[in-house]
Order: sequence, then C-alpha cells, then structure tokens
Amino acid sequence: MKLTSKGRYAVMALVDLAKFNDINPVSLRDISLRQGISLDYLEQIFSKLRKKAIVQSVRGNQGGYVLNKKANEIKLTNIFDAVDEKVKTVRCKKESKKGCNGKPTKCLTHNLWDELENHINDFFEKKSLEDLIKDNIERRI
Amino acid sequence: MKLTSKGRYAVMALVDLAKFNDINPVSLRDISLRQGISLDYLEQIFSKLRKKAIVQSVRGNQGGYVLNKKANEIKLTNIFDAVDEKVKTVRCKKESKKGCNGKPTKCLTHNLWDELENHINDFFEKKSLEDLIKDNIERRI
DNA sequence: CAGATACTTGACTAATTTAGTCAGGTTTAT
DNA sequence: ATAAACCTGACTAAATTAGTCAAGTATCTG
Repeated sequence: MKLTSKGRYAVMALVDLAKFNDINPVSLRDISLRQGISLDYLEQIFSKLRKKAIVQSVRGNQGGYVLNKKANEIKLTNIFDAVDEKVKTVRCKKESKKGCNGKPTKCLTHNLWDELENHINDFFEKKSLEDLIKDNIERRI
Repeated sequence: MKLTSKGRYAVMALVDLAKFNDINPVSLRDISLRQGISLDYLEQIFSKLRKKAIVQSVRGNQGGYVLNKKANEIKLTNIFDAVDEKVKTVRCKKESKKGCNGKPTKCLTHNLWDELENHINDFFEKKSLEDLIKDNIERRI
C-alpha cells in the first residue's frame, strides 16, 4: 500500500506554486530547482493538472503556471484524480457479472476494502491546498 | 495507492479460516478451493502468518491451520505486518541526515504524508478479524 | 510400515508498473 | 529574431508483484 511519487510530486509542486504565486506566474524550472523534481517529469504532471483545470498556463517568455482556483477549493482528491493517483484497494470491481475471485458471490472481505477506500478518500476530500500552506507557515514559526 | 493481493489474500484466507474453524484444522487446499487462491501462493502467505504466531500449523493427514489467538485479538495491522504489506506514503524517511528531496529541510508536504499514514493505520488498528466475521454473518441474513 | 495428505522452503520468472528520460516540437514576450 | 517556457508522445531501465515450480519433511491412518 504505497503512494506513487507522481501523486506526491503533484502535491508538492502545487504547494510550491501556491506559495510563490504573487504577480508573475511560476515557472516549472523554478519549481524543479526548489523541489528537486526533474523538469521533464514536472511537465508531464502539469499537463495533467492543466487538463483538469487545476492550473492555468501562461506561455512565452516569463511564462509559467498559475492556480486556476482558490487554494481552499482545491482538495487533495482533485489533485490525485488529475494525475491518476487512485485509491485501489480491490481488483474485483469491474468484472461485471462475476463477483470477486471469479465466483458469483462477493468475496468475504469485499465490504472491508470498500470501507478502507472510503476511509482514505475521506482524508483526501477534507484536505485542501490551503490547509497545507497554512500548516507549512505555522511550522516555520 | 493500492493494496497488493498478498495483503488481500491474507485477510480473505484468515476470515475463511476463522469461519470454518470448528474441531478440525482447516487445510490450505480447502481455502484455496473456496477462495480461488492458488495453493502455492497460500503456502507462502501462511508461512509468514505462522512465523508471526497468528496461526498454528497441524501437520500430517487431516492437518491444516488453526488460529493462534482469538479472532478479536487479531487486528488487520497484525495481518498486514506479517505479510509485509506496509503503508508507505513517503520515501523520504530513512535518509538519516538529509530531509526529503535531498535537501537539508523536510519537503513541504512531509507532515501531510505522516498524517495520511496515521489515518490509514488507525483503520487497520481498529478492525479485528472478529469484526469481519460478524460483518459477514450479518450480511448473509 | 506404507502411503497419502499436508505442511515447508527456496529458487525462479513473466508481467506489470513506476519513475523517469529524451527528442522534437509550438507559443509568445521582448 | 530569439530565447524562455510550455507541450507532446514515445521510449526504457529498474523495481515490484503475483505467482509457479520443484523438492522436500512431518505425521496421521490403515
């Protein structure tokens, strides 16, 4: 049960973006340097974030990225969803007619994994980018 | 963020075991047939469960496995721990002197991942095998 | 004691996923 | 014009997963 670095990076980069977002857009190059994430990889990640309208891009010289919503409107769920970081506790959901384990019934623990999934998603649903930034400032004091 | 099938199988197999555990020990072969898990794979899993004293083995003809503790004393944590299903939200913990991302400071989101880890582990800590079995019986009625 | 049943161990492997890199663009401010 | 920065898609090495396979050892039952 582990988080992929794509998901982690997406969140890190957005916190960085929100933090340094003043008048000018923030360039991926700067984020790359500050957070130690490869520029190429960041581009992949931001392409997805843009498609899901979480950020907006500003092209050309002195361009970069800007948040497309207020920080308190961006939940972790939205971020993870954008970069395809999904919470998959079970395999056995898609086989339409069969249950899990190839049998007509649901597996003994099917309900458990659903609960777990909800439990984790709750966490993601409650945390917004703003929370993270606040947390970050407090910590520094 | 996903659960491996080793962890899932371990829990499924133990619920099955607890359910059919009357006078005789339960053979892996039976579990394999009922739950649709390969016998060889089950053997690997039960070897680990035995080492962590979650089950006891009974050798010989009509042998099999028995729970080594009461069902309400076996938490999901114990099971996952036994089969090395760990909750790893972050990579950046072991590099003793450095923080995450190779810098001397912690990454912007370090605290978040810790929280997430605790949130998930809470869930595992609270659920016991007994809960699962009860849940299973209720559901059938 | 013979044989079957069932546990035990360890090595091996195919497939998948992850975590990127690389190359070759396009757009736009100055 | 040109440089900074975005944009896209293909590619790949390494790690992990999800098992399989083979060769045992222990012990109950007849």
